Amino acid sequence: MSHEDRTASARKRLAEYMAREGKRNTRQRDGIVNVFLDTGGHLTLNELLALAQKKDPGIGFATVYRTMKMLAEAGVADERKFGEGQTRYELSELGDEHHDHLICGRCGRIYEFEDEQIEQLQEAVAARFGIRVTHHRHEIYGVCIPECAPRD
Amino acid sequence: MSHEDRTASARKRLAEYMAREGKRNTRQRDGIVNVFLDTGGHLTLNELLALAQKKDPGIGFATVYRTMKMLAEAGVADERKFGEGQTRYELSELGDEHHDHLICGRCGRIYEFEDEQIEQLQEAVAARFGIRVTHHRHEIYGVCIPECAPRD
DNA sequence: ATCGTTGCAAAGCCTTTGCATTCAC
DNA sequence: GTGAATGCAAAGGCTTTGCAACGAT
Repeated sequence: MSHEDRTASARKRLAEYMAREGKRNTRQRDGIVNVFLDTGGHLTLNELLALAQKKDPGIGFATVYRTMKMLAEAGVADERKFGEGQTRYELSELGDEHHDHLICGRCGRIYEFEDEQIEQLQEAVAARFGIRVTHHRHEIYGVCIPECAPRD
Repeated sequence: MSHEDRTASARKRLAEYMAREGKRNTRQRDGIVNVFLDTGGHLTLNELLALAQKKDPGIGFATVYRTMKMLAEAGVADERKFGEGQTRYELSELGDEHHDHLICGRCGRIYEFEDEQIEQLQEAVAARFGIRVTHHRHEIYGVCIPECAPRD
């Protein structure tokens, strides 16, 4: 599924949610949603704020905060914590899509991966413990060899 | 490796570290270390504080904080963040040991698992992306079937 | 006109640190 | 006695919220 398809789908879902909940369209929300959908991934609130302010300097932190909470509530954004203490937001997974992350500790780049075999093995592990899986988090930390560790 | 072996090994490593670094033995440290080694796992600073204060009411939060930082520095404790905003401490993995976690969202129990196949698949994923792995985090969230979801 | 939204500033939480006092060696 | 350790309270980060002013419908 292309990025355009995903954002179109996200916009649709968001519009439905907002209509259903009586949420209003505002200049600030539009700006924040556009920034989020354009970049689409792994940004912190402050990063989103900085980008949104480039186009609309009047936007405040609390609005970004509340807008992203609304997107999460609408099922359009997912909150992720990678263990640096800040929450990052990424485009929500749709339907049965799912991915996990590879993170370069040197440059901070975040890559996404999917691995069906790992997913299945996880289920098997949980079954051994008698646990019904709701969700999981799998992050692989390392160093980008070509960019960040060319001569290590 | 039994829990007794692991704590004995941890005490030895800690003693060496403290001797090397000129750290002093105090009543408070002893109490905190004992609490940590006895329970051995996944406690927050406030939980450790509460347990330590049962035996020694004079202990303060900052001492627990600094003691656990020292244990981490000594390689005896690992800091883990499970995404609820608090840091938890567990007995450090020794040598090539490694485990990940299953977490019950209902009762909060934390189980440990090891799966060599998953480890290998992770390496393969990272190799596809050209990343040299330093460490990873793999948490499976769910519900304990026997205890927490007997009739769901 | 109504009620949701915004922006600021204040409050919460958890973590970290400065400092005077206390204690291990 | 000297320098490390303690405990308190204050300061830092990030997140969350109260509230008066504003704006969408």
